[in-house]
Amino acid sequence: MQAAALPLKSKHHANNKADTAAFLLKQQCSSPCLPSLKQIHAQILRSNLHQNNSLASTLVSLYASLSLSLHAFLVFSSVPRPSLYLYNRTIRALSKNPHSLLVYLQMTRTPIKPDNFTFPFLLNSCAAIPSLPHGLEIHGRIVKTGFGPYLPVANALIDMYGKCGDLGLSRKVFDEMIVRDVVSYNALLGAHARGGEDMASARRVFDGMPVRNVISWNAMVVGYANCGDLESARWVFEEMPQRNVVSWTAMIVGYTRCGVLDGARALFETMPERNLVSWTVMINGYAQNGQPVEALALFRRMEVDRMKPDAFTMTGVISASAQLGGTELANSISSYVEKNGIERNEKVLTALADMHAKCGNMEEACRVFNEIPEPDVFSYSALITGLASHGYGIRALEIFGRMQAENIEPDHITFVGVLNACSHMGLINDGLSFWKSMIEDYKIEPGPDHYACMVDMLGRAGQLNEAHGLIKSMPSGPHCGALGALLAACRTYDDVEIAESVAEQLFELEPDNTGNYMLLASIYASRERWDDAARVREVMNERGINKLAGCSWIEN
DNA sequence: TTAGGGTTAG
Repeated sequence: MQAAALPLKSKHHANNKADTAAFLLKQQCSSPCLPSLKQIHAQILRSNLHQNNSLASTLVSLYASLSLSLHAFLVFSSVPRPSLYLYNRTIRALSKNPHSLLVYLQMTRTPIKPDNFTFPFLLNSCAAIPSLPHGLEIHGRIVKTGFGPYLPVANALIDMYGKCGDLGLSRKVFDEMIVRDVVSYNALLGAHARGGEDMASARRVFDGMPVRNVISWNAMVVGYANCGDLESARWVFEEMPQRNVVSWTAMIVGYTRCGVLDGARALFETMPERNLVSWTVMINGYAQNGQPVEALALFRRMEVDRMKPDAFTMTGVISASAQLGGTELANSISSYVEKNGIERNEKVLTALADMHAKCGNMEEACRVFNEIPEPDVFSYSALITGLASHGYGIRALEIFGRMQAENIEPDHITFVGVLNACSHMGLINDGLSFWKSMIEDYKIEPGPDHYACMVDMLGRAGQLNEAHGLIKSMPSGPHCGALGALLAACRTYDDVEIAESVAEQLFELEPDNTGNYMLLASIYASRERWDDAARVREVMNERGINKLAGCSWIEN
């Protein structure tokens, strides 16, 4: 921190400003810290040294190490004639996203030729997108330039093909290598294990390895966890000679994906060291499994452990807050994101829009949504479902139209919002035509939520028989949501016959839901069938359900 | 003259 405050005339007898800046930057390398880095950067700009290739290269690396790839790119852009070294550092800084390919493209328009350091990072970009065509293109350049035999280049090729889903080419590169090391084997193993579909092949690679390291074992844990075979994953985890924080975290991810939160938590509490990823997977595991209270409790505990959340962590935290609802919580999480400089990437913004929408703050939801440069199906769906469920049906359908104009394909969640909008506005014909389009144009199999929307829509319009018919046609059998909507409609339109049949099914599916009993009783009561109404209450008493228990959630 | 490649967890 002190280094940046030093004047550029430093005490180590630097003979010019460039040397001093280089010295200060080198001090930063051991533990980069943004505020002092920015100060040094500012001094470099003031001394007009920003065109210096060597200084720019170090700056690029430092910004990259703080995950600030945009800053890194801006430094690169200010150098008029970048050296090969600067190109390579910049390509590396951007290797987690597609932009490094653009930097490479720019380089090919200069006399500078790529070297063996250029390609591995470019291949990382292809893998990160992932884009097989780009990968093949880069592979072609590698062959032409003769860097194919370099171990890191070949290893990166194996990895790239694996991540782009072409196991055949991944294997081919591996087979054609004359010399292989443990990284080559791990890359091939990762290619087979990552998906988890073909653990038999992964196992063959693993068994055939001349040397294994902790990464090889971790890849097996990941593979078994990804195919839902927790037992084998745990077996490998127990068998491995050494474990690191990645091994523990991968095992936790396996448990959370299978919904075994207790197992995940037990590992989390016993692991020897925790890093940001471990905290994040545990928090997101709770959030994704509908346990928002646990997620937020853990998030608060992070602060005590002085662990700073990042964008990944916050998407889980925001989604937990969305599940809990409540404007106050939503606002406090929202300002936390702002105050702590959490990167407002697409996932964070989508989660924020969804949270505000679920809390009914549509103004804020729309404001955040407009911040998203290229909204995808998830961002659109969050906004559409939010608008629809808070009575802004017209707006919801408008946004749906915009989404279609943008050629973004709707998914099953989008249609829940669209159908819900139609249902709330009583737009039966539109609802029916969206339903048809969903099934025929988009090949989306309607799920329980879609049926519930349609039943609700038909029920509100008094088409109780059609609604009842729709429920009977559900391939997965009747569902509480749809049945509940129909029962409510029976109350409105006073249809005892359908109500009785629907209620009977509902009592079986959710025997503890007081609302259903009360609804049926009130339908009887409206017909002055007091005896039947009393009978329903008796059933409630027999089953030990009382009105208060069913209503207690209101107080929370 | 000097700097930098690849594999495992969100």
